[in-house]
Amino acid sequence: MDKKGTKQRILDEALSLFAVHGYDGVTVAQIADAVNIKTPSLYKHYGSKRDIFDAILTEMESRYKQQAGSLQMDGADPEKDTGVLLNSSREQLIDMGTKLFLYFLHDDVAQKFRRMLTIEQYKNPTASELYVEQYIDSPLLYQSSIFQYFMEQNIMLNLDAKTAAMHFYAPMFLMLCLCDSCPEREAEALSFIRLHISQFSDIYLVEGEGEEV
Amino acid sequence: MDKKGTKQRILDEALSLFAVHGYDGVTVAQIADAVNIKTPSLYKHYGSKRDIFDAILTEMESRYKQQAGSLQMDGADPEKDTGVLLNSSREQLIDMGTKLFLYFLHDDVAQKFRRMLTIEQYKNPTASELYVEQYIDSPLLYQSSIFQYFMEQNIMLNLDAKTAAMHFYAPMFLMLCLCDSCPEREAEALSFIRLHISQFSDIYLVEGEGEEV
DNA sequence: GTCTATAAGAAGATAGAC
DNA sequence: GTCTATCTTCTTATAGAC
Repeated sequence: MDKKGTKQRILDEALSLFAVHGYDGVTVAQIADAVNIKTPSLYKHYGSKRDIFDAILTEMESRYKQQAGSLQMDGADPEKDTGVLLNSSREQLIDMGTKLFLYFLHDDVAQKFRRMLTIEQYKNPTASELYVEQYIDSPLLYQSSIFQYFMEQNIMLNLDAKTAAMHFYAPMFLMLCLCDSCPEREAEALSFIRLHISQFSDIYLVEGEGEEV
Repeated sequence: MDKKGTKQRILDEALSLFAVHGYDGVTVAQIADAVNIKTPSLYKHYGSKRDIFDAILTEMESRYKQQAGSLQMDGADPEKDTGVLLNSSREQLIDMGTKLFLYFLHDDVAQKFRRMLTIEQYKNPTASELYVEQYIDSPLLYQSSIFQYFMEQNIMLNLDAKTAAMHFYAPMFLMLCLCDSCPEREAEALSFIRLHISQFSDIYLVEGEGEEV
């Protein structure tokens, strides 16, 4: 049951606490409590409270880079990702967007980390960098590459791809902020997301697009 | 120079500090320092640290409700506001959006308050309510009403108004989050906003719209 | 209303036994 | 690696002089 190792459990529980109360709002004793050890024991695993925070940043950053290539955006190889969508239509765009949104929303660790970065960004330059990269720049770059490709393939109207990416992603970001603040409004947010992607498709997709290529 | 009154200056300086470090990251002594008084003097004006925080919430909430009717969205009387835009065209939509964005971004107190709410929202129900209302629900409702009206007047394509509102507002919100985290990227954000509104107009505005009504 | 002095408790961190 | 005990400093808040 506790086979995860105390050192990792400290990071997990600390993240859970930081994600709500922020770094300054959490005491070392609270973290230790959550792990079911006493405060001094915790110092056998990490040299200081700040070390725990830094370890979370480091762990989450490498986790992000790992998964960037899979489900997620990294702006590295958009054409590979678009391949999956090549024989796609409006329905699949809706599916892609919804899945992206739900991943962002429901991955427990990802959500906690996003909340923590949200809280810490203004006082911590590293948190700010990670926040902007992971939740703004990368998604826009990724979507932009996909849409650029769609436009070249005449699947989408030939407009500015980065702006289209913003039109596609920004509403998801907004609804994500809503859900992070009001989890009870998730159903409502999801329904807006579906409406959004549907209307986005109506607007941006070339009529009669099909299975070309 | 200090004719603002110590009581108000305490609120101002406290907000400046809370907006970066959060409630738990600021000490009463830091607030007192910023006001150039000693800690015990501060307690002659407010009974506790929490009282200062609550006073900020109360003050900003009433300030918000005041100005809601003027430049800003409140969802109360959209038709009155749209009146200003009635003889408007694409250029004026760009102007309206840019001004809205710049107001949000450059009002010093508004920005600090937004940052503070961003930090405090996950642990403080009141902060969460204010955050969601002021930066998500109200803007969407307001824009939605305007666009509903535009659609009825055949100025805009007859699509879902609330989704259109999301397409219009969400990119502003996203760029606002970017600027709050990275103020040095403001010029970039503003240029995206202009591109966004321009492309939004291309998409949503009925061609040859004019001065009807 | 502002100050000096100080109380009372919390918080980060260490010592050393087991 | 975990514990009890403890140290030191920080933090909120109060007492009381001016």
